Amino acid sequence: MDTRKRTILQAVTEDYISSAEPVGSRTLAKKYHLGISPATIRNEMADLEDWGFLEQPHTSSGRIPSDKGYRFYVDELMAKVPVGNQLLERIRFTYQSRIRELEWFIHQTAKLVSDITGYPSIVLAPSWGEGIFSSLRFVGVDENNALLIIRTKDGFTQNRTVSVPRELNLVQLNTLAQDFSREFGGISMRDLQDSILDPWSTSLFENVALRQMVLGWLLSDGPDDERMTVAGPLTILNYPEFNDINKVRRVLGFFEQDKAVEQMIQAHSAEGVIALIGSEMSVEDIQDCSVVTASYRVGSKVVGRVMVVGPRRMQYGYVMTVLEVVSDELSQALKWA
Amino acid sequence: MDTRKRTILQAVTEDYISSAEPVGSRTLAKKYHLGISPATIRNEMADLEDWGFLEQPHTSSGRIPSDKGYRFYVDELMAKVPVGNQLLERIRFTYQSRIRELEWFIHQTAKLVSDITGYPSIVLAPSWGEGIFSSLRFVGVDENNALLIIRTKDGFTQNRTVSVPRELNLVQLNTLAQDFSREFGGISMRDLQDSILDPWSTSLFENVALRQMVLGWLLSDGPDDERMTVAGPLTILNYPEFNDINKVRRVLGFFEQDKAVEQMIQAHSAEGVIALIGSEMSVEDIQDCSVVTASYRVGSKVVGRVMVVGPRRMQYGYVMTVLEVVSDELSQALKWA
DNA sequence: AATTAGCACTCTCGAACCGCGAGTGCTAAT
DNA sequence: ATTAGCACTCGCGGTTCGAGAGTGCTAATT
Repeated sequence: MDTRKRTILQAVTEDYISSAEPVGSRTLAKKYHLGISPATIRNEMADLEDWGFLEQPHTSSGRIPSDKGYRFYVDELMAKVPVGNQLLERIRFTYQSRIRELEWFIHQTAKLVSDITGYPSIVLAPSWGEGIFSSLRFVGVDENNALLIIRTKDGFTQNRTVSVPRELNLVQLNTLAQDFSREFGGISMRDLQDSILDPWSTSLFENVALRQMVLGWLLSDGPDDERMTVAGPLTILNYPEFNDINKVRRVLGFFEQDKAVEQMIQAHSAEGVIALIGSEMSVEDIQDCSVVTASYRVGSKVVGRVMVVGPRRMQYGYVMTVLEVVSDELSQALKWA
Repeated sequence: MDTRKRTILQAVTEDYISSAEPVGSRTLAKKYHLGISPATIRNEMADLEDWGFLEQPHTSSGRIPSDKGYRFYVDELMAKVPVGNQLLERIRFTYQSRIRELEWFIHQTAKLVSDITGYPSIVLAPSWGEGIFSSLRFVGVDENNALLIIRTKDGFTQNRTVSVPRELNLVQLNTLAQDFSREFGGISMRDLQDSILDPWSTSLFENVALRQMVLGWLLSDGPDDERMTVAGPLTILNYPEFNDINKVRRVLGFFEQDKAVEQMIQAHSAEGVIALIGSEMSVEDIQDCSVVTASYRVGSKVVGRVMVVGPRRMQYGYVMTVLEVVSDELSQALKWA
């Protein structure tokens, strides 16, 4: 692929990204003063189409990039747009908060990203199930209820209000909790259920009813509920390719299916910022979309991802640098854990 | 309005509700064997139109009910559909949970209602700001963070993780919390800020920095955040009147604007189950919709509402009885508070 | 040999047109 | 008071048509 073809492919891609209209040879020659005539451009474009980088929506319309074209653009042609100072300020400011709750960070990040990119954004929180159980603790709230505080090795906590039978007093409960923490500390939350149920594992629960109760408390609500936040889903409606009600249904439906999102993201879990273009994704509901995702860390461990979903003609350069910065800042902010 | 007109209005309304197509005189005579000819029906319908109960989308199409027509239908004609035993079982079962968290109930209720009605549903939780402050308490989590437990008179709690400067130890903090609870107990959460800031109110906070910090903890996150849950927003796409992308945008946009929803609901806050039809609502974004809402209680006090949003041709009878049952059961389940 | 001008051709899109069918309102008969 | 009959209206789907944008090919030009 020679320089001229690269230039043309780049021009077509960028023009289509900003206009959403198929690009013709004349427009290209005029707008991007390439120093060659429309006829030459036509020939080059015909080649690019033969090679699979461009497509024609129908005979004798302009060209648009194929998925392969976008891929080449992202990998080789695209100029990364640096994040401006003002924006950088804003991002940093967002994380200057007194609140130290994971959920808060997740929500804020999703909102922030959707807001500054103009696309829907999803943030995946660390999987609770993969966390390593560390300790357990009860705090009395009133005669019937107690607050159960579960803690993982990473320093994350979950609080749950549970109703406690009157015949159990708090001191007993917390003694139990200490034994429990000693016994099961180091096991992942996901495996906790099996360990508790295994009759050989421990004599802690001679009282079967009690075992049931604790198990109920620990697993209630499903461990991976609330793992995901979507912000700005409706921004997708601003893009003309989603004027079709059925496409809208598919994409917005995807946002509601936590499992689908998780599955999609697990299939592409490389560290850092990556772009996924249309058919490169396995999930059918979003084949009209592209996705840019970035991993973030707690300590040195990758625990979650920030992602942006947009039309295939996404502003890749801008979105990718934004996500790079945001995921870095988020990782910084989560160092406390 | 004589019996025959009532019968006709009812038939038109019910036919339109189930078919979404304007109803003509011939169809009406055939389907509902009223014992009168299409011509007579036409005359009656012309009257009903003159009086404002029916409308014609365009000259010489069938009739559809106007807002006034729906109103009359709901108030006078509609047969309330009793909730079947199976459904009742399901509703009751939903609330048989060990989990005692308000938020959980709110979410479950929204999901449940949307699921059994097939329309989007919104649940408004009790306003935190209107709750009466009762007590405050700190529980240490690690060296840098503490869990702040705020409690209202109604028995609701909010937990927040806050970062505590190392120089404050927990014992000090909890002494402070006790003084604080004694001093400000009985004041609504909304007024708490002013009371703390009023320099005459108390000598508790001679340390200005500390006052700032506590204030920040108490008010962080905005007290009325997370007050609202939407379930099944996309079910609205199943109704043909929302084939238009702009209508979809307006309605789904409404769901995202917590303030708009709250404002709308505060304008119609009567106790019990009520229906609001199209133009009866002040909010412009949902004038293509109808809303059925029901209040629920904690103790004897109305604290929140369950609502269903659908097309104007909603299944009023069914939805209203469902909401009646659900809001009752929810109130029952919240008796613990 | 590469580039370009010229030209015939293709295809979409919007506007105009048309006939069908569903439904009405009015009049006259029952 | 009701109904049969009939002329009339209007939306909808299909067709036609011309304009416009863009192409591919060929022949001329550099």
